[in-house]
Amino acid sequence: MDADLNEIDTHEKESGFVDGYLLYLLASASHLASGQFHEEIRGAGVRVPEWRVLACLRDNDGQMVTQLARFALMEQSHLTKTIDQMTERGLVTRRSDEADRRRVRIFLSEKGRELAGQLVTQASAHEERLIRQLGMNDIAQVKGFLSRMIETLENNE
Amino acid sequence: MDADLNEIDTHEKESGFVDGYLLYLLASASHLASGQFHEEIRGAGVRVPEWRVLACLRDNDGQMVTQLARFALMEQSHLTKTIDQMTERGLVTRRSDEADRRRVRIFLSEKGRELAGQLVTQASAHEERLIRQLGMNDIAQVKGFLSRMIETLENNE
DNA sequence: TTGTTTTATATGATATCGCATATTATATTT
DNA sequence: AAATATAATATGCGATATCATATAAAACAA
Repeated sequence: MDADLNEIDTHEKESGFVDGYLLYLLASASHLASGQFHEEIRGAGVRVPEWRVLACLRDNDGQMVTQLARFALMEQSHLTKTIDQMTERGLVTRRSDEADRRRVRIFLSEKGRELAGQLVTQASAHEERLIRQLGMNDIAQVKGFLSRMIETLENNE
Repeated sequence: MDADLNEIDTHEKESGFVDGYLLYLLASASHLASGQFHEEIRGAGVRVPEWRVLACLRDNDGQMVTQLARFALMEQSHLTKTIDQMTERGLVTRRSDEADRRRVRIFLSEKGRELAGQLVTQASAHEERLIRQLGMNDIAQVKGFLSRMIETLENNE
């Protein structure tokens, strides 16, 4: 077991719970990998929630707030505030839905669309580097697993 | 493409960027899956960062702050404050390292260890349910991928 | 030793986040 | 139609998270 207790401290690995725990592995992998890219976008003056909003809108413009919040992995009230800031910066615009005026739909401005495009390009490049760095060839398989997982969890709750 | 424009809105899927983007898949899967369990622990009056600290200490008691922060996926200054609260609640104790008195080592109290044990039991049960719900048999493979990914990212930066 | 640099943690100020609820609009019931 | 219920977004506030830096100890250099 405890190989070498003579060296003072730290880095045991042993039979921990967390390092075999699916949710921890997911959170940890996500945290570390995203961390890399998040530094990159901070460099472009964009915060994580903003990047998520931009990416989601680029895929699907004019989403309503609640829906967009789900996709961008944040709370509705927080998205509302993020949208306020992004509106001030001229990245998005609000437009209330004609058919149901409770709904507010969010659209990319020209400026926002350009920025989103740039960031997506950077993200793609980063993803490519990352996958190469990981030296993994079963990426498609993993992505498939994650997609199915997401789909299941979205529908079952 | 746009099957049926007669139905008012939403749920397009199409050729989005994000739903094939590794970092988004990871973040999303983590968010959704962890969300389930996080509700559970909130019910036990425990917050997410606290749960992480408890689990990490249970695996490896007496870690120093900086190290623990990395494992618990949070910032050092935030961990310091979390430790303050957990100390007040009698879940952990600080003890400064004899050999190097800059270092502060965090230990579970009896109460903390019990709580950690309970939560780990709950987490295991939840994980089992989750994996069954997902109907996945290649879990081991996915865990392997994630572990390798984490290891790579931890070492390469 | 003394001065300088590096490392580990804590602190204070600020921004973000999330909960509860207010507001406004639509649906439903009577 | 009026009353009630439900839905979508916004708002206020308290908690949390983060940044920059302070404090303190150790390592290193002179």
